[in-house]
Formats: sequence, C-alpha cells, structure tokens
Amino acid sequence: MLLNRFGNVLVYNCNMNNIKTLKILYMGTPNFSANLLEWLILEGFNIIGVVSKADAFIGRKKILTPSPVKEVALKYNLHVFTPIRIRNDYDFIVSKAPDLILTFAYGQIVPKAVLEAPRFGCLNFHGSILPAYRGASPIQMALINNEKETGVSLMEMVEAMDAGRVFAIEKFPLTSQDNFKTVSEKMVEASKKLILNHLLSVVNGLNPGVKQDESRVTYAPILKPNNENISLETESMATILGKIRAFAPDIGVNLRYEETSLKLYEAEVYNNLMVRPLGELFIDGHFLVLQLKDGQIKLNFLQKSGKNRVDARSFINGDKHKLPVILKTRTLDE
RNA sequence: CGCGGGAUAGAGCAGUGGUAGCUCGUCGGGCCCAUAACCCGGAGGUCGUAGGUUCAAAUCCUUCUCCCGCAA
Repeated sequence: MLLNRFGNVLVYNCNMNNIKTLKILYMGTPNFSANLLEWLILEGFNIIGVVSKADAFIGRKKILTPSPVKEVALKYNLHVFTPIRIRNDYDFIVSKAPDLILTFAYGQIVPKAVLEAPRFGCLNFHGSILPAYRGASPIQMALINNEKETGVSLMEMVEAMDAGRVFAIEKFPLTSQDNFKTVSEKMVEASKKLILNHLLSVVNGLNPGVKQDESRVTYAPILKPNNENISLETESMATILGKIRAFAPDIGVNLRYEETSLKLYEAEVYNNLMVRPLGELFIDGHFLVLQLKDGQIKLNFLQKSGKNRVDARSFINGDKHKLPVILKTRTLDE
C-alpha cells in the first residue's frame, strides 16, 4: 500500500470532483483573498469554514468593519472565525476537522497545532516567486524593486514564515502599468490556475514539492506608514516610481507641499535631466513635473491633504500661481 | 467626544462686511497643413444646510449634513 507524505493512502484515480468533496477550511483577509474565496465557492469546492482577521476599527469614525474575506463568508452563510491571536485561539479550526486548509494572505503566523489539524495538510498561496520575498508585503516589494516578473507560489505551510516546500509557481510579467491593485488581481488569477492545475497532484501526493534554496531567501517586511513617505534625497527615480505603483491606486506616497502633505498616486518617467533644484514641482508644457535626484517624473494623479484626488490638469488649474514650488521629504513627526 | 483641513459655475481654486472672480472645460464663431496653439463671443453660481448679528454677510456667530488628510 502506497502512502502519501501525509500518511494517507494514495488515490491515483482521484480527480477534481473528489477534490471538491474534501472539507476545506479557508484562511484569508484582504480584498483579493476574498475574490479567491468567492471563486472557490462558486466552483463548487466544499468550504466548511473560514478564518480571517478580527474586525478592525476603520477610518476617522472608527467603524468596526469586517474583513473582505469575512464579508464573503457571511454572504454565503459560511462559518467564520476571527481570532485575535490564532497562536492561542484555534479550537474552532480543530473542531471543524478539515481535510485541507487553504491560506491566501491571512496575516498571522499559524501555530503547529493548526498545521497538523487537516489530514491533507495546509497549503498557502504566497504572492511571490519563492524563495524571494517571504513575508507580509511580497506584492509591494516586487513593485518597489521593479521586478520584471512575479507570481504565486503554491506551498506547504510550516511553522517558519513562508519557508515550506514549494509545489508549483505560477509566474506572470510585471509592466510599468501595474500597481498594487492590478498585481493583486493577477495574483488571484494565478492562484486559480494553481488550484486547477496542481491542487490534485499535491493532495494525492504525486507532487512532493521542492525545498526552498535557503541561500537565496529574501524578505518582504510588513509595511508601516513611514514606508509611504518617499525620500527625495536618497531614493532613485526607479525606486520612487516603484513605490508609487506599490501604493497605488488607493494609498499613495507622501511628500511635503508647503505646510501640508501631497500624495502621489500615479507618475511616469519624464526624462533623465537634473537641471532643476531637487524636489521642484513645475509645469512643463501641459505636464506637471517633479525633479528627482536622477531624473524628472511626470505626475498624473495627486492629492493635497484635505482635498480630493485630482488629475494633473486640475491641479495645475488651481495651483498654477504657486508653481514652481519646492517639495520636501515628509517625515513621520509632522 | 483622538488631531486637523474643507464645502463658491461641469473641474480645480481665489475672494475675512459694500454689485461674485481666476484658470480649465463647455457652447457658438474665426484662423491654420496642423495643435491639450491662438483670436472673438456666449451660457453656466439663490457661495453645502438652518438660524442669528448688521443698513448690508461667501465673509462674523451658532446648528446640522457631507467630503478629505493624519493618527490608531
């Protein structure tokens, strides 16, 4: 009798219909993870429960808001569990007795007891080409570093963060048009392909996976508000453009404009000239241009503190009398 | 009550007591090989809501609603 790596009898005639009978517990939190969950549900996978981050107080009014994944779970009347600290609080998962756990951007380290709960193990969809960018911000880091391609790694969950065996990687190219939102959506599509093409072979044990090359590991640390500030003095045009894309279209990156802050949401290379004072925002023809230390970028969408987001044309209409002006690096204590 | 900014024409803004403005867009006309170019002309606002002070309020006081930045 042949056993797979989980000690279960190998079932070579297992097919996708069998996979859909497995009791799957889904773990995830953000919007793009919710999209994958909904797809799984609509595809007919047997989702028996959902784990997500706890509701958070969002915005100025501190409205207690459920995560997008929780919202989808509730929409389909699935059982949802939102532990504050999953490290200590996981009875829900064990009691559900799942056959398989699928995780996509959950947001907490999963303890050993949970990893051992399902008989077919815990699989994670990680948004990078492992072993690159282990950690919390793989999508953003790939954009900030102007990677030519990224992807989703279907991997085994282990106690160490993102360190398990990799079963398959679905890659896709990154273009200068990509931002966090577009890449997130591509991550979802890549994950769907991994499920359709590789989940079967992973579950039935035919795909043993490969260990990650520890010598090539890089990390994508959790992002903090200070990461949304860009440094005119130290960061190159490529890095700044990458950062803008990593935080677009919803968050933006910050500079200081007079006594307030200015967010940049979309920009592109203008030229490689260094003929203006560093940080000068000026009008060239019909374009709004910012001088960086190694070139100039054309700003397309931006927002002053307290104001709505506007395109460059509207910004010029209102503020042309103030231009040119020197923008400064914004620091946290402001 | 976490801190702060804001609401004026379709858009972005100026205007702190005395007839409502600028840039852009839009509409009509002109010009040109051509233009997010230029010229001429027009339309479009009861200045977020409700009340108060005043001879007079976009402007000063108060109420409410909505929007946004920061911090969590």
